Amino acid sequence: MPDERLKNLESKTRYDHGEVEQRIFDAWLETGAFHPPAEGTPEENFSVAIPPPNVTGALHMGHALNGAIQDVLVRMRRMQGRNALWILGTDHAGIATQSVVEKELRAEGISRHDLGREAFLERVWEWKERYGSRIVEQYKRLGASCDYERQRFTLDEGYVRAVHRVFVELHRKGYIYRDNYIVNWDPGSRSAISDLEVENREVSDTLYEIDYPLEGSDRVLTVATVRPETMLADTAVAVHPDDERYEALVGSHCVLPLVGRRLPVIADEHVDPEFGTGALKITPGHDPNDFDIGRAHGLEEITVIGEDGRMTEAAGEAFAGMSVAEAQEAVVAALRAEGRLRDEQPYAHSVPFSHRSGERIEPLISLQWFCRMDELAKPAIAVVERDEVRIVPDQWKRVYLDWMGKIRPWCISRQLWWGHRLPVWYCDACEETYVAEQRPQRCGACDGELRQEEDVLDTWFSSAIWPFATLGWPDDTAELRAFYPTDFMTTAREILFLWVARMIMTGLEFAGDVPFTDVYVHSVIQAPDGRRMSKSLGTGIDPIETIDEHGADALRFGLLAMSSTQDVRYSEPKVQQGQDLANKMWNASRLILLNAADVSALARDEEGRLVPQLARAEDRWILSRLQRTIGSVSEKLDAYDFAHAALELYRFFWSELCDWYLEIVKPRLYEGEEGVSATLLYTLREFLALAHPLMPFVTEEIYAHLPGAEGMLVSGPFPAMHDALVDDAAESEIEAAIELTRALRRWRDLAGVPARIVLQARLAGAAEAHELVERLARISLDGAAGEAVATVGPVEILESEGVDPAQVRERIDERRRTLAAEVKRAEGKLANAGFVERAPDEVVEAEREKLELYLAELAELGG
RNA sequence: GGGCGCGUAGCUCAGUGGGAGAGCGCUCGCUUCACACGCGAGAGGUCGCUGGUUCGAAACCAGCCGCGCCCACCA
Repeated sequence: MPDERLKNLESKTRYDHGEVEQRIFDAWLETGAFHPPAEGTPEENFSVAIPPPNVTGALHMGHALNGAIQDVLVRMRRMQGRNALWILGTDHAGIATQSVVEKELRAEGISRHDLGREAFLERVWEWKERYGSRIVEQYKRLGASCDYERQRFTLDEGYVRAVHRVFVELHRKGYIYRDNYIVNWDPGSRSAISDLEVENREVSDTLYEIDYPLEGSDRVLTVATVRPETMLADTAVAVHPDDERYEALVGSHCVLPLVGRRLPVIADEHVDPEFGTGALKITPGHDPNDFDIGRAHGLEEITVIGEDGRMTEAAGEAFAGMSVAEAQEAVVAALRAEGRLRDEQPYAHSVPFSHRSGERIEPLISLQWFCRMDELAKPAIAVVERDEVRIVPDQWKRVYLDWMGKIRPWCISRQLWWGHRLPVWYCDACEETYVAEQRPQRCGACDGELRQEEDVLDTWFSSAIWPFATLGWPDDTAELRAFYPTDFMTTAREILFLWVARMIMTGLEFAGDVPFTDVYVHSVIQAPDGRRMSKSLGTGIDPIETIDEHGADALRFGLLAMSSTQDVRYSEPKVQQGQDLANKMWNASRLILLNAADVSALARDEEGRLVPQLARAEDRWILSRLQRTIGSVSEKLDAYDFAHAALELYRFFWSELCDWYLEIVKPRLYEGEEGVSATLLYTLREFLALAHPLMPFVTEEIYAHLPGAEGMLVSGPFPAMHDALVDDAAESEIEAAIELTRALRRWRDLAGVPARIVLQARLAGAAEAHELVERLARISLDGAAGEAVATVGPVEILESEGVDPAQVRERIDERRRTLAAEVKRAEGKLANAGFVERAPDEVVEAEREKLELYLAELAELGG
């Protein structure tokens, strides 16, 4: 008899995710399961640090997949009894956040400079307090089992201390230094950016050839350039040392048109004699390549383009104040007027753009802070080589190692206001520089006033210490002792260098161990048409809308099922498949729960689970299939193969449990048989627990309706495979019955037998579990005498109502043709001496058996 | 320029040496007392092309064609 708790199941034929999810999530929070105590050792515990989303951000499909993957693992380990911590927090995201607030200001008609630094930062903090938690709320919608009570922010008080400690230590060790160096200048954000924030795009430019007259001669040296405006800052012309055409000219000078400066002709290996004229104009102030050549040859560094992207005074009266584009036009016109322009032709090449602002990078020499990476990289290379940090799939291991092997200094200063201001102070009186965790009172040398560095750190500098800074480093905290190193990190490949590599370096340097032991590189979810999913392209799909429509479980299932290590196109049908599965689980559970007999008197194991009953072959079969599913899903999750784990759960539940087992046992269930009730409830409970990490809401909701259910699924236990329940004999028996049922159904359908008709037939040979075949194929095996019109396996079908002899003949002929083809194929194979001699015995034997079966069936059909 | 990856059913993708698979879509039949977000049955593929290795190749090797991504200082 259904008790009160089950009443509401009777009429609800749809699983209503909207009604369930918020309620279940609140119940989880209340259990405290997401907030583990800082006890035990990192080996016993399981911890994951979330890739901290930007405070400006809203959840996108990348977050949703990334979050679903982490949540699956964290939930599974938690259910397996590990003390599991999923560290949550947000990133201050320097440029992104500053831009949002500046945009707000612009709408009010003011700039950040009108406000001043202090007032502006107050505005940003206000903004952060108001909107910064939006993405965290969205992670809750996804069902993410993060520790919401231990949230960190990369600019919170303790985190700032950690950043300062790291900066000061790296400086003390000589890795951090200040230098005038060519940087990627982003005129959009008016800041330097790192190499990794630059993206190259293919651009159509014009390649100009310009004649530089040689001093004391009427000959010219022709150089090729796509940026004629930078010639104003040329300080040399270079040729290849082995280039015979120019051998004699090395050491002489030419005269820079428009400017008149004497330029030495130098020899350098970087010049490609094949390109253009083989002579390269050298502009150390505005080209990274030329900068290196310039430093190698001790050339003068002239700057003609300012940080605002306009020509400076040094460009000369004629050009000062122009934009770069205007200057290019003007320079070309002037050269043409002087007859120095030899040639111009269209030229396609790749050009750096700012990943932040989208503007074309202007290489400039600028006084910036850098961090030398080569020493830090060494141990970070070693731990990956030794698989102390495993990168999955392992093709990324090589990509990582290649990049780390040629790592270059990192420009860490940014000309922004929002971020970690460098812990550096200057004394203007005596030019002393102080690098310290705390602001020194006064200059130690001259007692002068100190002025703090204006620049802030690259956002990734603070992200780089995320796994240990979030646990309270540099203090020796209980969290750090219990949860560091973490176990798992997952990202799309785009931040492998930007973030993952840097965490490994700082983890080893400061926390004394790797930050995590496994890195899993997951899919990039593309738009359905294969383009990038992005708001600006209009190709974005909002996960929150998808959750509203299909449910969080459906989205999680869909993303996990479509994901792999390749890029994949977003496929809404996969999400629908997840929703369908949730609904199927709901309805199958209704069937079971509303019809199960009272099992309160039956035996339970020490964890409160019903002991399954092995009464019949089908019971042993489903329990055996369940064990194999538990084994295979666990194995796949352990190997981060989420797509196959999801599809395996789907297949077991839908095909084996619903399509076959439930249909087979319905009569026993309706009769109120205790044994089958116990087996069903056991199987359902185990399945719900197995599926819970992937589809937490629907499984938890159903679990609450299970008779005798205690606690919540979220707290486990996670099913383990019981070898004792694996039963090969039961599996082959039921599978044979299933195959026979399907063959009979196929025959019926093709022979045009209406669904209503119960076919009369008799058993000619042995058939396992033939009662279930009778019912599921709508056939009666009681028929005694009479002419058989057809044979399907061991079943002889008799003439009965609805059997159309013509269609039957057609069906038999078709089957005969299929069999004949198979016989021919098998005989051909077995006639091949090479096959029989060289193929493994079991393969040959299997082929022989198949041939015998075909021949036997063919004989039954009358040749 | 270097590297990585992809090309399998109409669509999105599994399958990595022994008879081509899933979901969706399509066709036919079912108002079967859990579910029409359902049930049963079916159609549909020279596995990009060419050669090679092998008794046997969608899978392994080579070349070619097409597509994508990452890295890179040839102006």
